Amino acid sequence: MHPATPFKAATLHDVARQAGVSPITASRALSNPKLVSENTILKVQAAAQAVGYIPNLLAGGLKSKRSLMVAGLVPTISVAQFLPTVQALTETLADAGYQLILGQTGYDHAREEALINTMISRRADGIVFTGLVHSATARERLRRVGIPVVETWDLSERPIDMLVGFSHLKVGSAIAGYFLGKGWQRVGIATGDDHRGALRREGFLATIGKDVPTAVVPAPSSLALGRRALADLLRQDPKLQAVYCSSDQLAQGVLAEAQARGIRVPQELAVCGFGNADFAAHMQPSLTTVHVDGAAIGRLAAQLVIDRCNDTPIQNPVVDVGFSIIERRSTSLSQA
Amino acid sequence: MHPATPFKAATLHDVARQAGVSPITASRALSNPKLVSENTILKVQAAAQAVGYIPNLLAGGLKSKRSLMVAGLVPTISVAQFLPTVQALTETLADAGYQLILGQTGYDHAREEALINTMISRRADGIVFTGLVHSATARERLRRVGIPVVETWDLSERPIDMLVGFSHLKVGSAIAGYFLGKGWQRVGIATGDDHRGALRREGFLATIGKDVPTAVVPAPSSLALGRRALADLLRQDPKLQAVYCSSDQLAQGVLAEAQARGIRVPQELAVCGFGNADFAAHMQPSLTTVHVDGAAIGRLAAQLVIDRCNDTPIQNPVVDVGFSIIERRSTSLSQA
DNA sequence: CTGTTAGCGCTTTCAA
DNA sequence: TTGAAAGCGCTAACAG
Repeated sequence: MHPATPFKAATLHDVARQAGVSPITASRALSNPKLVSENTILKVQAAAQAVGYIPNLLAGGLKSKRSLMVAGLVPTISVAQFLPTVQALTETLADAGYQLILGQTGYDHAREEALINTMISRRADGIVFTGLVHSATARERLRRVGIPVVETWDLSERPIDMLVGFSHLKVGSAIAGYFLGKGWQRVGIATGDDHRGALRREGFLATIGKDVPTAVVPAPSSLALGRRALADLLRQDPKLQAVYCSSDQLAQGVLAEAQARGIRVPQELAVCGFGNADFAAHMQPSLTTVHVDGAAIGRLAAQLVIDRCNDTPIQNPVVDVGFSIIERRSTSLSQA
Repeated sequence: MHPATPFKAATLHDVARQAGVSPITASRALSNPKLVSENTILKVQAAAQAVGYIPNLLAGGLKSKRSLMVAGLVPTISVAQFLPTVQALTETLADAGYQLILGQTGYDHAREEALINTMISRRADGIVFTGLVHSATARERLRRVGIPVVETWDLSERPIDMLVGFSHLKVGSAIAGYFLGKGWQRVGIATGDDHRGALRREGFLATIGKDVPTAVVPAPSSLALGRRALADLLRQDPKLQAVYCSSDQLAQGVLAEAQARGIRVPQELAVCGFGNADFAAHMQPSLTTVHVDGAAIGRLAAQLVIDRCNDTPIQNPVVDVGFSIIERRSTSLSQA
C-alpha cells in the first residue's frame, strides 16, 4: 500500500513533454538555467507547475554522484552540549541545499563503525563528528574512502581530514591559572570519565604543578553525581578552597552539596563548571564556567564540508575556535 | 576533487564477478539471503569482503522505491522538550534500518513547506512532525502524495494521517482540577503565546469556571520572562494563591521572582510548571510539573512509519500517550 | 535456487 | 542553445 510513493509521481519526462522540449532541456531549465534560453525556462517552469513535478533527488544523486546529504554523528542527541552545534550545522547545510542525516553512536565503537558504513552506503557527501573518531578501523576506512570528514569539539595532531575545535588541555590550564590567580592552592577536580574531561584534568594539573584531590564520576554526569563528588573531595581535603567541575551539571551538584553542608560559596568554597549551560547564569549563586561557541563550530564544520563538495580551496582545514572563562558569583563576590 | 566518491568504489558487479555468480544473485545473497543457497551466500560474502564492497543505497532506493529514510521535522532542535522524542525516533528507526533526516522549520510556514518538498524530493519513506502541520497547503500536499505522516505532541480531530500525542486541553483542565482540590481559588496563568499553550489555558479556564489573571509571554519562554510574568500577575491580583506556568522555564522565573519578593513557596504561592525538565526535580523548592513521555512518542511514531512501510496493518493510527502531574514541593509541603 | 531482461529518473558526455 | 545516447548501481519481474 505504501512502499513510499503510492501515487504515480510526475517525472521530468512528463514535464518535458508538457513543455514540448527534450527531457535534458527540462532538466537544465530547472537545475542549471544559465544554459537555457529565457523562453524555454518559462515554458518548462509552467509545465512543471502544471503536472505537479517534484524532482527525485535519489535519481539525480545516482548519476551526479552527489547526494546533497551530510551525516552528523553525535553520541546522543540529548547531550545538551552539542545542540547548538547540531542546530547550526543543520541550518547552514539547509541554506546550501544539503540535509543532515542524524546518527547516534551511543558512545559505542561498533555502533559508530556501523553508522559510518551506513552513511557511506547512502553516499553522504560528508560526515561531521562531534568529537574525534577513536576507532582505528573507522579512521582508516574514512581515509580510504576519501569522503570529506570534519571532527569537532576537540583538537588532534592527526585529524582524519578537517577539524573544528579547541584545546581541552588549554581549558584545564586556564582554569588552574584562574584559581592560582585568586590565590587558591587547595583545589580539587570533579570530572567525568571521558576523554575530553581527562585532557582538561591533565592541563589543570600541569599548570597547578602538583597532584590534587580528584573525584571521577561515570558518564553521563548529573547533579546527583556532583553531590557525591564533593562529598568525596571533602573527604580527601576538608579544607578545599576551590573545585573545578568537568560539566555544569556536576557543578550544580557540588553547589547543592555545599549548600546542604552549610558551606558558603564562594566565600568558603569556589566552584567552576564547564559548558555554560542555560541554567548556569541563573543558579544561586550564578555559576562561573567555560563557554565554547558551539554554534560557530557547527557553522564552520558545515562550511568546510560544503567547500569541499564545491572544490572551493580550503584555507584552513583545522580551526581552533577557542573558549572563554565566564566569571560569575560562584568564584567571585564582585560579580552579579 | 571530492564530488562525493573520488575513489572507484566496488559495485555489486565486481562482487558478482569475484564470486562467479550473476549480479542479482549477489544482490539477493546480501540483502535477502533466504532466497539463496548457503554455499552461494558464503561465496558472495567472501567476495564482498575481498573487493571491499559498500552497497549504494541511492541506487537500490531508486529501483525499489524505498529510501529507508524518514524525515523528522522539528521547530528547532534546541527545544529541549522534543529531545527525548528525537532521540527515541532516531534509535528506533536505526534499529529497523532507517535513518532520520533532520529538518528545522523554525516555526515558519514557508520554511516548513519548503522542507516538506525537499523531503518528498528525497523520497523519504515517511515524515514525523513534532506538532501539528498548520499550513493548509502543506496538509493538502502531504495527503495527495500519500506519504506516511505522523503528527505528534498534540491531538487533532483531523490528523493528516497518523498521530501520537495527548490533549493539551485535558492538561489545563487537570491542573485546574488539582488547584481546586487544594482549595485555591485565586489562581493565575503564565503562558507562552503558542498554540499548545493556548489550548492548555482554555482547558484550565473551562475547569476553573471563570476568567483568571493571565500573563502571556512571547516564545521562547525563559526564566527572565517568568520573573516578569509573576510581577505582572501580582499586579492583577496581589493575593494570588497559585500560578500555572506553560513551561518549567517560566516556572523557574516565577519561583525566582517570588524568592526576590520574599514570597514563600508553596505557603504563600503555589507554582506548577509543564514539561518536567531535568532541573525541575532539583530546584529549591522542587517544582510540581506535568510529565509527558517524549521518548514513548518518538518510539511509537517511528513504529507507525515502519509498519506503514512494511504494510503491517496498523491497529491504531491515533495514539494518546496521556500525561501525569508530578507533585513536588512547589505545591505541597508534604513532598520531598 | 539462479539467471535474463529491463528499467527506476535523472544527468553526463558528446554532437549538432 | 538544444538534443541523442548512454548509463549511474541496483533490484522487480519473470523465466528457467
